[in-house]
Amino acid sequence: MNKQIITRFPPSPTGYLHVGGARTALFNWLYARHTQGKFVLRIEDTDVARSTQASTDAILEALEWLGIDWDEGPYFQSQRSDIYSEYIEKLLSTGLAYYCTCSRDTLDAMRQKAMETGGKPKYDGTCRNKGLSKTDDAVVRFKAPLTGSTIIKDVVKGNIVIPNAEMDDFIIQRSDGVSTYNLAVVVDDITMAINTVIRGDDHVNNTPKQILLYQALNAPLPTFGHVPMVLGKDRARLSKRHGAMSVTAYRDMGYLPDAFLNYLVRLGWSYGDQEFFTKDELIDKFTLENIGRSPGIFDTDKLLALNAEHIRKSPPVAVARHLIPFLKQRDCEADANEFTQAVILTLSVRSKTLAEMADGALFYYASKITYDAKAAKKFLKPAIAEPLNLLIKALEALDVFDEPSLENAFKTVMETAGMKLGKIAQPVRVALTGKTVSPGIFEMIVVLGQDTVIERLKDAAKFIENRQT
RNA sequence: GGUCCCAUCGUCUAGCGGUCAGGACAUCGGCCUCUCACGCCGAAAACACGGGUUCGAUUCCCGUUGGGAUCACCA
Repeated sequence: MNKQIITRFPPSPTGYLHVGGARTALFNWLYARHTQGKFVLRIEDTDVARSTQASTDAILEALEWLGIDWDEGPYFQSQRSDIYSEYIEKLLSTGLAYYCTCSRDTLDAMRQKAMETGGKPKYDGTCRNKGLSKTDDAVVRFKAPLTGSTIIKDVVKGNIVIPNAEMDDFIIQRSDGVSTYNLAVVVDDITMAINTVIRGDDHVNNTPKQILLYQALNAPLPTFGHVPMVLGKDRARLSKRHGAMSVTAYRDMGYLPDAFLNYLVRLGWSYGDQEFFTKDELIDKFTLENIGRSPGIFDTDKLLALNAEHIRKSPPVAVARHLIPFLKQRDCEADANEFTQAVILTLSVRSKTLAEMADGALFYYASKITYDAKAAKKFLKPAIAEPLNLLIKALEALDVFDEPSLENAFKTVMETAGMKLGKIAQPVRVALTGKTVSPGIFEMIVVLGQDTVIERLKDAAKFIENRQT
């Protein structure tokens, strides 16, 4: 009988949720959902000095936007110190850990010297066998094996062998009594029954330390999977100078969460040739076996293209929900009603972001159209006045206001005026939207409705008249 | 510097000994067309290098080179 998969995402609240973190969160979440397991959220705030509530809030907000939900937590490491102490005590009593009273200065000097002589900057084990007892400024160190090697059975990278000589007696409890990262993580993962640990490549080097801790604590090892880093355009680790790092920045730029997720997962994971995935498809198809081993470069062009595709393929209701804030931001009060959905339908094929879509949607909601100066000059000319009046009459006469009847009306006007559609469409477009670029003329007219269209056409006619005199 | 990881078009990737090395984004042509898009058709574009193993290597092994990560009382 198979055990239920339990994964986790343990951000440290020292900043917003960034792209790389979002990806490991996503991998863990997808794997848990795919296997109908559990996904645990844990806030690693043992670094009291750098952890903030604001960061925690920002991270939760970002996860919520992405639609990554958790089954347990959030747990806070800062509230679990008793548990850590208990385990440290256990290690101390079995002789697998010891107190160390070496000062920071002597440690620094030691490292300095080691670097200069080309040696490894490791702790030299001064206090290892002194049998010291607790003092005010003592730290607790783990007694690591001096020889042999530790093997990480990594599901994405295969077996990784690290010589134990590479590791020193690392600190598991600071002099202020707070336990360090490696200890806290292991104790948490043991006590939370985490059996699958998927995390960034940058953790490979302390995984053997954690394995040693698991062994010392007599606990079963979880499955490890280290996913490669996300790099910037210059192949350096993604950082602020590569542009936006924060997940919510992408929300604010008008990306759909599902598009962002889709992009993120494809950066380091593949399913044959498939590029486009809905969230449900991802849950259905995500497995650890298909995670790639090489680091990937974050490519905003591809993200943008994928966003456009998601906008195109998502049902208008879903898009509406995310679009509304962008309209509000532009002083346009709109609801996710049928009208807005119809608006979205005309815009989705030509919008790469929600911001772009909002810009393009404003004319639908405007009470009065202001013409782009160049557009008006070029298209709202006296020569078009007559055809425009003919069109107004034709549209007023319509009982049914749908695309076929509109096309008929236009056709009649075109024949009477002896003009091609191209000649009349642009002036009408400017009259209705104020711009030269917009959705298709007929679909747009239908959405706008008979009254509004006629009103705007009459306004345009007036505009032309005034211009003549 | 030590240790560890990685290496297919510019980018994300498929490939799991025999393929005209496939797809997507971006780029460049063309078609469609009421603008802009979408869509469609086409072009250009890659196995880092050197040794092995093998009848045969993009694929397996070793080395070189290049890139990345990490070496804290940070996580």
